[in-house]
Amino acid sequence: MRATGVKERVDRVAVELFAARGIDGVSIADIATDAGVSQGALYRHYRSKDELAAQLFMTAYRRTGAELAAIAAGERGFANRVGAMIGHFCTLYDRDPALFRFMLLSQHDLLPRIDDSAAAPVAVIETAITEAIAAKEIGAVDISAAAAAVMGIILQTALFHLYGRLDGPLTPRAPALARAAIAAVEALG
Amino acid sequence: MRATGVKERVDRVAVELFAARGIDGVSIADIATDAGVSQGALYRHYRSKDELAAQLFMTAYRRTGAELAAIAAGERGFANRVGAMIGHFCTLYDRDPALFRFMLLSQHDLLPRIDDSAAAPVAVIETAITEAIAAKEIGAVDISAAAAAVMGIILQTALFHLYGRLDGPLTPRAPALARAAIAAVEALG
Amino acid sequence: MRATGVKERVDRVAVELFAARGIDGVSIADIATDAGVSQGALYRHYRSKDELAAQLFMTAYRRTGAELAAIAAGERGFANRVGAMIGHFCTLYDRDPALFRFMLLSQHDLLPRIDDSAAAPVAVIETAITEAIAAKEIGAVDISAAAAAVMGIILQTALFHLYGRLDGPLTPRAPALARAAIAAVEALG
Amino acid sequence: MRATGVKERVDRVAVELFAARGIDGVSIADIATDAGVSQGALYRHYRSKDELAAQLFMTAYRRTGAELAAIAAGERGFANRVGAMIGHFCTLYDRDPALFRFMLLSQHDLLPRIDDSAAAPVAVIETAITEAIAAKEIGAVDISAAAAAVMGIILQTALFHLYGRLDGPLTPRAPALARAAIAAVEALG
DNA sequence: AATGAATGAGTGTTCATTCAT
DNA sequence: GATGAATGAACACTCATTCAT
Repeated sequence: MRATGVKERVDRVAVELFAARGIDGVSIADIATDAGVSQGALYRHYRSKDELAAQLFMTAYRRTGAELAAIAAGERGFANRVGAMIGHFCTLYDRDPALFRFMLLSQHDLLPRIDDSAAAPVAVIETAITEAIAAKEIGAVDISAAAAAVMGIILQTALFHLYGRLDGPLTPRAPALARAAIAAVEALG
Repeated sequence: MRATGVKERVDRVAVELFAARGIDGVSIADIATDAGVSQGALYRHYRSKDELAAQLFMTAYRRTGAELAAIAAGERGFANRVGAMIGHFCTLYDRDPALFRFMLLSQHDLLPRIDDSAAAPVAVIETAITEAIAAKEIGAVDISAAAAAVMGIILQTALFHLYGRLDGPLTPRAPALARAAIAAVEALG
Repeated sequence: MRATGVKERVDRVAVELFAARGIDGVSIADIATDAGVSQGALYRHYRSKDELAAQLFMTAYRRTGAELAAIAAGERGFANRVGAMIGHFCTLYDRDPALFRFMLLSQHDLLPRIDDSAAAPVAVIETAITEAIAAKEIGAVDISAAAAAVMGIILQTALFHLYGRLDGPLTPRAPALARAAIAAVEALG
Repeated sequence: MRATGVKERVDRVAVELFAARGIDGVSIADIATDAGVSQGALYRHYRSKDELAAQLFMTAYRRTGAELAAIAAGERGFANRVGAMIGHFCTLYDRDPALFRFMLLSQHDLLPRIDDSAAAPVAVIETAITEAIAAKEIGAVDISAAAAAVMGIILQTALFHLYGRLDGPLTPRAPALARAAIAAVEALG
């Protein structure tokens, strides 16, 4: 059988399988079978399984970073920015939980390879915090510690949802999460 | 080679290697070599590599849960309990970052196997929140969402430390983290 | 990409790559890329990689045999014939060392397939020896053994040149090689 | 089935298969099957197929060089030395034609890796020629060219035997080959 | 006629597990 | 009881060949 749109199908299937079983838990044969293509066809688009995983991760990671940066740039005031960013995280999760889970699972393996740290989501959050301090919207805090709190609140919430501890879409929770994140940052000072 | 304390050496080495390279990145040969035992000897203590990893994880997971439960039981008031629990997390991290990292990395693979969810750290935190609501120390909140915020703040902070975004021991940060966690929970309501 | 002289380019590139890395060390993709044609286009001229290699080898092998036969026919006397043939070998080597190397490397794989042994260079040499014996120019010798000596002297010299043990063009060495070959044949008797 | 003497069987089978079909023409599966061991067992003795081939080649190559050196050292006079060395080559061929063929086939791939050129058979022959010139037993000749002639005569003879152009053991031919080699060297001057 | 994406059998290699010693 | 060689089922990857466009 001759197949078409190989890359799209492979990308989708790979994210889904990687999210479900981890990168090491998925073989090239698994991906090829689920995508309905031969194993060899996969290597026309990616030089190795490693590159496939890294590519998928980096693309999503950088896109998320860029989207967050655009969102932050479009808002005035710390509260609005955090609210918008957390809202975006919730949207991303609701739209594609598999991709979100893939990124959460794989960050430990794949993040160390990314040098371009300016494009990282965490950098956008740190920038927002830095500017809020400069504008005296919040007191002085350890920037990274504050970013950890913000990210921890949203990511662990997503994780709880993945594990079935929380139900329903995340987006309706965004306002509460944003309030919690802001309160946490202020309390850290 | 002396066979004394084989299990202890294997356990220690396995945690360290699993933390550094992930479970799939470590072979039985690696563990046996580093522990100074034969591969065969390893199977005297664990039926499989899987069981080794699961055993290590579950032991640490349940011990942590039990310790948190004891600590929570020894404190009165929500703030004191959260402070004590977060202090304990920081102590665990500072005492054995490899074990902490192993648990963070492996939870996605190994947590689903644990049925005994009563012994989980998260259950202790949920109980503390439930009791705080019952005692009207805090307003009504989604218990799991609040627990997610508390765990997210401490775990993501630990992760930032592992990635080099934060320096120094975590214990001195415990009070600030506790304030942040409590503020986050209150803001969630 | 211009499709003019596809076969010529493919043939040239294939000889060069086969000589440098061996037949198994060269992929169809390598040849197609270096020749500036698509992989599919290659199959318009050769049914398989095997046939490509065999065709290249046989063509050169038979042409060499024919040239040697013509040269031998144009000379009178054993010494003159051997001298002319060895001179021709040296010319072939100097003109196209890659082709020579390809033939030396591939003979073990490809010679067994050639049935038409009358056209072989070795047959021409054997004929020259046979006729020299008949004309009583040299004493009786084992024809094949004598041909082995003659070919061994020229081919091993070429090999030494390929390996960098000998420098400069081979042609100036032809007279000495011819003397050596004749002396060897006579001494064999 | 648990097997024993794995390395010996693997070595023997590998030489035989490599000689018959070339290194690239033989798979690890072929070797393992013929040796009656699992593929994995092979990797306990050799880190890779490459290392297996290189090891087999280098061992035989160096041993041959050492034997030739010992033989040359035990003889006085160029003629005696060449005679003894060529006799040894014939013995090696008769004793183990597969090993001889393996070495002839693989030299192009594997020789370039050997740095220790002092131990090479060719070096021993060159030394013998150098000393013969110094002792004025023969006239001045290009050492390498002379060595090429000597090796060409014996190796091409062996090759002709492998291809069925010559019959019977090689050892009885040794004296004639030695005379031819010496005559060739002298004629080169 | 030419392209190059897709195929699928085959490759070398790894590794958790077993078991004779 | 302890060892480590042997197993065998994976695995990621390559490549000659085919064929829809």
